[in-house]
Amino acid sequence: MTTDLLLHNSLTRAKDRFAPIDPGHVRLYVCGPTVYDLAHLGNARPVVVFDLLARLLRRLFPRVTYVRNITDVEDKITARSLETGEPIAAITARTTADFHRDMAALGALPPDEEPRATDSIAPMIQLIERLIANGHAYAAEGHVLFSVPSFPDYGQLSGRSTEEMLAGARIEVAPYKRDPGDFVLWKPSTPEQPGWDSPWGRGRPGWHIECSAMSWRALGEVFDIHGGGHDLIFPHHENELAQSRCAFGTPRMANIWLHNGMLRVDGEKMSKSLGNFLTVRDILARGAWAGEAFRLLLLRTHYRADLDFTFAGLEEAKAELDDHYAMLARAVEPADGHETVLAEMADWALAPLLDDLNTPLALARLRDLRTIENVASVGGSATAVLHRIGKSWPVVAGLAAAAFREAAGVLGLCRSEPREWLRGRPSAGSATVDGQTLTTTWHLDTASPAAFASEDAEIDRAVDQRLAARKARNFAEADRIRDELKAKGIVLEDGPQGTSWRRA
RNA sequence: GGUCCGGUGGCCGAGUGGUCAGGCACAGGUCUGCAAAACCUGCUACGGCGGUUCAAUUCCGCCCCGGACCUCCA
Repeated sequence: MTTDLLLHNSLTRAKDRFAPIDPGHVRLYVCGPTVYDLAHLGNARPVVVFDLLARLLRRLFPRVTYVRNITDVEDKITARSLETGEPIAAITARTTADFHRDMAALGALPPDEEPRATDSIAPMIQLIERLIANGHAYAAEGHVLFSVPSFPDYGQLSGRSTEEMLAGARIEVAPYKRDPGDFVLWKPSTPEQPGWDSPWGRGRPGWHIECSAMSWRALGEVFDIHGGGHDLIFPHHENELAQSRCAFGTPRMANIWLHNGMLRVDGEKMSKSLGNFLTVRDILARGAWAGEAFRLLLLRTHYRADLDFTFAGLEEAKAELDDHYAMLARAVEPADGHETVLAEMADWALAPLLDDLNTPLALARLRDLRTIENVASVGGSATAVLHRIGKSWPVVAGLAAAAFREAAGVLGLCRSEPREWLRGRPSAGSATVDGQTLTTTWHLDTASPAAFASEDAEIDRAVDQRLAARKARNFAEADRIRDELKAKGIVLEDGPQGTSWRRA
């Protein structure tokens, strides 16, 4: 597969060819969550999008380091603690664990490193000291501020001039700021607020400095890709970039800046006041299938476009997965001798990802592979699809399915055992990354395996009885059994190899 | 108000200066004891008005509509 990857760079506002600084080692940083509450749907989008990017990069390059931070010091966390009485450390530990569970349920592999802000105070202080020494920051009344006028490129990423920003600013300018645009690197803490000793007294970091410090420690002064939600471009990423470049005197902080689009719910921005605020848990509660279905739903829209979440869309994604898994459940291992065309098929399906992660087109190609496999294993004609896509691939049982499996793996989809999925039990998936096997689980709660086993046995018995009735041409009885199962949500499919069943 | 991004068939959603996206839904058909599944066929869209061009959904301008950001926000 070619490594010619194009990515839309927010910095240049164009699709740039991705050229790693070190072709042997790609370095990626993504802004992670502030851990004070359960992850909402919007939090999940960058996690899934950049999980896909990391998987793709791992396919293209020998080594990838993917860093995603945990913000565990922030005034929202403090406020929550004061409100509920739960200690800050307990809130952040619990919320971090919840976040990990939820993201695993979406099939997102853990990042290679997950630094925490509270473990990175020392490098933050180092950075701030460098900025002061460089003349890019100054201390005032217990605060340390970044001097925006000291950095001529300020505003480059978000595409706005300092005057524009101030014209629209809705906030009062603090008296200790030399310039209204200056932002806080360090601020003093009251006794009830979390704080650390520093050259400027007991205090805590500003919002942006943590990412400059953590990306520096994990990836170096300049790295390849920096990602996050579109809403982070200003001020967060603009300020991060300013801090890092001024601290190190580099022309770039990251070469490529990627930003995912926002998520709406039923056409409106998610907000607690509108009552349309949905957590990932709310989605996962719909069923064992919901985690993977939500992942697919996210990938069905290009990452840079805004996405309007609906439960109807989630159901549609579930139906698509059912069809994929049904195909995989039928598939046999392909005969030897088709390795070249198998690789060609998988690369063809994945090729759209190289064009700025065009997941909708890649998913359409996956469906075409599915059609080819269905023709090979069930019957019908693949002439139309092969003609449309301009290929003359052999229609051999198991071949397109194997290519599908490989390509879907890069998208992080269809990792469950197909028969288990169809019977309502998505199984744990695993992936090998840098020689390490990482496990992802699609579902939050595992129903008792024993209960499933006994119910399955009961269904199998009913299916056998119906088969016997059919053999005796007692179709009334056969149909009665089928209807009875259907009422329980069990769908039967008669095939040449016998009857299979699935949970609808 | 400033900056930016979008408006594609009933719905979702890619893409392109000139024969095709794709999916869902819907309607026919093949297969099947009947179903289901699978496959085939149909459904021929690009917000409005101008402009450039032999040719525009695709490029340019204006307008309308929606959304994001403007120091809490993925």
